[in-house]
Amino acid sequence: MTVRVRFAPSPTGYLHVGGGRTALYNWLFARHHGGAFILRSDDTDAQRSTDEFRADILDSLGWLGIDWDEGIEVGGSHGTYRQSDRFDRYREVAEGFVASGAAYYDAATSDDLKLIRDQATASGSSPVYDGRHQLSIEAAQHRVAAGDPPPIRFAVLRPGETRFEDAVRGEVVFDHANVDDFVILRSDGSPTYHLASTVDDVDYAITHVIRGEDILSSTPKHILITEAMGAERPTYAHLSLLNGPDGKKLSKRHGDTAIRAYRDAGFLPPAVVNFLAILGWSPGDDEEIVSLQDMVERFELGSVSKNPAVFDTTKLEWMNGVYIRQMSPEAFAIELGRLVAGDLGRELSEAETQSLVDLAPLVQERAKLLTEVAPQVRFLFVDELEYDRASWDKVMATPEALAVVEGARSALAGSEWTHQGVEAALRTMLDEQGLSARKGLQPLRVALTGSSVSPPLFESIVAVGRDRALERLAVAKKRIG
RNA sequence: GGCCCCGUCGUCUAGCGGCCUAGGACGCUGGCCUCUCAAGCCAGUAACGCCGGUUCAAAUCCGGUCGGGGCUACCA
Repeated sequence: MTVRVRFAPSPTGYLHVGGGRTALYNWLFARHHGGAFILRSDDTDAQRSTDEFRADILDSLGWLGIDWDEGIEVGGSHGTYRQSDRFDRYREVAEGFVASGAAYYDAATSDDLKLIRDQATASGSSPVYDGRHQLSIEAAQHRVAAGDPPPIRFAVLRPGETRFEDAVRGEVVFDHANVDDFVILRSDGSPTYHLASTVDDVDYAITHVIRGEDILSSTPKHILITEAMGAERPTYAHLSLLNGPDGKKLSKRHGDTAIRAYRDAGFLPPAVVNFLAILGWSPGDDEEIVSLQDMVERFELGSVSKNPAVFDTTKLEWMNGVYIRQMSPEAFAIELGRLVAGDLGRELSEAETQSLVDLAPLVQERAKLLTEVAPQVRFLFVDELEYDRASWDKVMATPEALAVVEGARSALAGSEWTHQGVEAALRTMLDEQGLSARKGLQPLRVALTGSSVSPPLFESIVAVGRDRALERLAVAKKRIG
């Protein structure tokens, strides 16, 4: 039997990191087994589903590099893969259940339900609706004719129990005394999640349902529906949820949870993928930087951890730096050029591009985020330098600042304009003044780049060019004096 | 309240009864390198929630307890 898994987000929000991880694990599982990964849109909630979210989910998956073999956009042999297009099918199944006695039309009002809940709470038992207000077919037809159609509920057999072997959690048992007769078709004729999702899993021949732990308690309902359809149940695997640093369920409160926020913040897709993969799954050895190919080879549901993970981006930032350093110098230079152009709001000239390419490797080995990189080389492309206030105050107030800036002007005026030439000229000047490089170079760094933190100085000076370098030293001297 | 899941360093995890004086990674601290910041290298810091039981032996098995999370909708 070939493996078929699906990721079935509902477009009621941006694709968040938890959803991204679920998608990734499904994808990894499918690729590992040479099976099919299917992308479905669980959009039965017409009120909250939007096109913006539909687009974001597609964009974010694409950005992560997760592709799918069947599903929305790419098609396949199961229709549109959008639940909103399959309401007739769900109704057909629900009505079939009524005919076979597996489900019934129900007349319970919200007051009836509330009473049952209150009584259950008071007596310390489970708040379970048991079908005491179910309608006969005739009575239901009357209500339909009267324009007040009743919902259809699934009749859970009690006493009874549903047990299954969860691929990550092991055996899980639910006593039917705690599973109530749930609505499968709403009074407006639309299916609930339980029905639509399960019917799709059966119709699309899904073999493994890998999803968040938040649906673990709904699983008996899904198994019951599956069996009522006369189908074989899939293997279920419930992934633990992601928590915020305070241990509570991850939410907006904890900062960015949308995948797109990480793209915007300057993270690389492979870094995010690697981080998400490691968050709750262990590749088996002590190495945490894992290539996609290795992930596919080693991924198993058995090595997915059961306990919830805190989504802490500290390690992600480190990992992103690793991936940035892993880029080829050429690829990084191109990316840097793009970022700088965006930062400046204009295209770069050929000469500018060349100086950027020269400096790019030095920026690359320092970067953690793509977004921090353009500001670091901005000094190369502006006519007038903006000085970082704290840097200036700290460095230019020192006694050696003025002397060094002046000394550098004459030293650089006659030096050979290469890294070695500039370095030799400045070191000689420093020697003459009896200053260490450590102290003597900082004023020059601020004078030439505007900040006490910059790419290595000699290379930066060369990239700035002699005329501008001398001009900046003159400006700095004036400012000091 | 009821049901279900989970509980190893601050964080992510390895560990499947003896190899555990509990390993790795990130972070943090210190050092080396050094023109700043990074990177790199080296060292250090720090955990089996608690109580019982089983066993010659328990982080590993069992029970309880405490703690956290999820579900408890005609949301998904």
